[in-house]
Amino acid sequence: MRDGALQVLLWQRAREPFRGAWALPGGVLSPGETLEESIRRHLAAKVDVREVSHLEQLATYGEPTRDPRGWELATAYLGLVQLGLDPDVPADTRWHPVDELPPTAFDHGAIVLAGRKRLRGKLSYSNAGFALAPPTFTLAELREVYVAALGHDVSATNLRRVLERRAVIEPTGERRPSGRAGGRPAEVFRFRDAQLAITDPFAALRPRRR
Amino acid sequence: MRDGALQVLLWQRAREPFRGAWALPGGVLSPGETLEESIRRHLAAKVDVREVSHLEQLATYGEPTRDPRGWELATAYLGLVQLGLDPDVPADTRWHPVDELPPTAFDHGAIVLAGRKRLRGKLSYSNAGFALAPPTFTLAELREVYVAALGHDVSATNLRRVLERRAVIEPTGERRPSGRAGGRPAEVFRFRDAQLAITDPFAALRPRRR
DNA sequence: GCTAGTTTTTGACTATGAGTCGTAAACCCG
DNA sequence: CGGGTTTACGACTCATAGTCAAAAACTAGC
Repeated sequence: MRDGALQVLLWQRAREPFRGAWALPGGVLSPGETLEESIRRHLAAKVDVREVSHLEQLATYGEPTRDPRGWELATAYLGLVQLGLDPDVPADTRWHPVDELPPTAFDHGAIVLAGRKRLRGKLSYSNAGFALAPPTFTLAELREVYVAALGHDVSATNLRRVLERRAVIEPTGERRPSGRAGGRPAEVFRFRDAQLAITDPFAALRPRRR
Repeated sequence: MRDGALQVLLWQRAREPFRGAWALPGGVLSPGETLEESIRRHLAAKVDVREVSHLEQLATYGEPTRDPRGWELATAYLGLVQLGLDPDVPADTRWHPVDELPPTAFDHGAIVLAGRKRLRGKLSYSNAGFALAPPTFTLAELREVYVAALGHDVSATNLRRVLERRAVIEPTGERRPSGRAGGRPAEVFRFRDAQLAITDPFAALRPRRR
């Protein structure tokens, strides 16, 4: 989350193929390594991995033509960084709004869109917001996160009621004066869990009484 | 769907490692092959692939210890076969209820459970039922499919209203005398789409009016 | 042909979650 | 101390889902 938009960290290729195009961080698997270990290792070269609050496997891409140099498989992961963190990144990397991607290398454009889709789904039926929002936040701030990630307007009233009813967020008891000009100070909230948890949003045909 | 239970096709290993244990159909990727092409090719050795009504990627497993012979990655797919089809299968393969798995080879037990989980989710927020139910069916039949796949009771009244409201199923106009003893003949339904479609079940914070 | 039994369909009712809107509360600033 | 601003809260409405019971439509037996 940067400048009110969902952004993705890409680095610009200096060599062919796709010289000048932007690619996702990643690299080849080392022998004996878990997929997740490998992702974290390659990510560590670009950004402080401790700042990645959530990491989950997205999909494996195996089109024989996806790399012009030859046949290569890639397993993509979705990693999330909380709003407010500003990790140091190397000179050849930049954050790009997911909705305005520059020319991308390989099939990385499609992968980014798949990540956005996954994120949008999870925001609706899980507490995935914890991985995007700062540790504590006001409802107005959380609303901005949801607006940027979901791509449509979100009512703060509704957001509060829904997330509080599902026991996803809770008030900390603190208050924080509103940012710009005056106004009633906002309540400060936090997410209850710092781990992904499905909220079982709708019972979906499950009988209510036993 | 067999005998009122969700079942999975496994074959019994004749050689070490895991001799005698049951494994998912599959095999190694051939050069130049798409992942899905490869899955279909290996599947074709066990079952008529045309009878697989839906196929989707599940996840990639890369634990270095998952195969005692050495380091090997596996990308698992979830494939569904409609109720009523009874494909010929080789002598060393058998259908097993997903809830009572025999000893499994490698991490295939975990993969099967992941597939069941994925299926249960999709049944709730998509028209995935088309891939399990026969082309036309009565509500009582569809209910049995959902009961077996979801693992809990489902009200036929509710199922009809929910799926009709979401425009997932529609009546064909036909009627079919009920199976066993008398009773009012049941209406015959079909799924509207034969392709997976998300039904966007709950608006999830999306404003209603524009 | 009538009646009892079965199965499916239908509608009324209720519960719950979600969206809208207006108003009250709590602050800043001049 | 009043105007402007932001947040919080409550009342209302709407949509979807679950429960229940009664009606409908058939078979089978007498």
